[in-house]
Amino acid sequence: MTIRLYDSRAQSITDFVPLVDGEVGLYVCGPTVQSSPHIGHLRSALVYDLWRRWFTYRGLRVTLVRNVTDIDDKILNLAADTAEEWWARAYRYELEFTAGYTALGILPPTYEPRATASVSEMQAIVATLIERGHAYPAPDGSGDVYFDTVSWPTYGALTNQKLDDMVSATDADPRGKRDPRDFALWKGTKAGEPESASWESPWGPGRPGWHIECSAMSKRYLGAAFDIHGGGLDLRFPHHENELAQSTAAGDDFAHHWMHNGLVNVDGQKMSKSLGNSIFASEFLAMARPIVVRYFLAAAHYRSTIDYHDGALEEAEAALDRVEVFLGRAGRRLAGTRFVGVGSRVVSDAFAEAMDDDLNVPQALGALHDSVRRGNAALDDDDLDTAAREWQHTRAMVEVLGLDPYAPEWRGSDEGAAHTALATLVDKLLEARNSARAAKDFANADRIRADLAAAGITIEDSPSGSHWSLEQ
RNA sequence: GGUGGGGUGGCCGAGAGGCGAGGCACCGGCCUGCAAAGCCGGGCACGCGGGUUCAAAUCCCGUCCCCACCUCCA
Repeated sequence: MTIRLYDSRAQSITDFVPLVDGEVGLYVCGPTVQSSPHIGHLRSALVYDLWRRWFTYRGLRVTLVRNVTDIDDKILNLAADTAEEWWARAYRYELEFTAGYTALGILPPTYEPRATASVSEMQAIVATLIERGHAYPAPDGSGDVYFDTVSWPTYGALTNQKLDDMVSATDADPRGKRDPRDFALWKGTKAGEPESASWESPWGPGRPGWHIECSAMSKRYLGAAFDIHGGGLDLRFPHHENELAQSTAAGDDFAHHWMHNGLVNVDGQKMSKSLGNSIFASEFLAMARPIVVRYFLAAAHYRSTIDYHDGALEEAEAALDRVEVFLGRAGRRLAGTRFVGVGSRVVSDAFAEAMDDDLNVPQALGALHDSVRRGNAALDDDDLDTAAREWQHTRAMVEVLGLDPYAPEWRGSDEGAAHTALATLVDKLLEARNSARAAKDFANADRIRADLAAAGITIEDSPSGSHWSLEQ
């Protein structure tokens, strides 16, 4: 088995060969914690969670590093307008991101470094770049240090752009730049900026530029050469291009593969503050059960754009329900039989093949639903041997996708005293209904079913008894 | 202007030369006292115009349209 992935620098699918046999080092650009997370942020984190889970299922030891950018112009500016300290603001939003990830069943990364904790590592890279002639302190006394793009012949390699074709930023402040395309590695502290956001450096007090942090943190935790660098498609340029330039110009191998996840649109449009169409994580998670939200965000291929529109979550809910109903049905039927030990808890071959092929989750979901259908058909035929095999496959698949409805992270209101009380009452009503049915008193039997339905409880009759479930 | 990604049945969404992935919705049938759930079957999809081929949604040429990035952004 070989896992294949689309390398966005090579612009082609390649076999993934780890630098160290049996291990994967994966660095992912996390958010700038300046405001509340939206569904795009959730999607991005989810994509790498799925990669990580699949690598792990395939026996690789994954080191996943996802940074938190907790120092940046935006954070400083936004905090300056309020009484809140910039670091308090950053941390407050960091907690919101964590809450969103947790709610979606996204596993914590191996480590989640904050930019502010690696300033000296950043300075070391800046110093190397100056030494090698690829960076220069601005001559205007600002304390800024810029990367010299013209000095680096392969600048533009990641996004396949030529320096000459680039439209130079119209709103960029040229300050002490030699060339408008040069970017800041270090920003000198300006008047009025908080002292807490200022670090001593050989070039004067200041703070890091945006791109340098990822070069420093990936090196610190994964090494000068590591397997995969991931992030949102919108980060390819300039962020990742700049990271690549500064790390390689400083003499590091840097990432061997680049991976970019697609963005999330709303009704065909990019989410943006001016349009006011952003869907925030907290709102989105309130629109459906979190596991349904996860299914929705995971169901499209990780490289394609997801377009959220009304009804999308309902569709995801229906699709996931089908899987859940099978798991419940099969579990009840197989319990206590000798078939419960039949088969092994591994994914189906079709599923594995799809996942190996650049994490083709949509196709893998096709395989999942195939197992569900075959399992249901076997249960209809009372072929418990086949049913048990498909049940095990389904459990394994749902588990790698982080969509196991019985996993602890999705457990919520269906436990506790209230649920026990409800179960007792419903069971009593079902008993009454079944005696009515036995006596062919269908009027009463149907009235009980209607009463339960009005309370949001659905009844399913089967040869082995009646099962009830709460509409979610 | 430059660099990428797209246009697939009512909807979502894979596939990338040859049996119509899968899901949702809909229609028929089986099952059921009736339902629900499930199963079986159904609608003959690939932006458009050419071409290559025994065979094209998939390859080639042309053409139209959409989106993203080049400025902070997952």
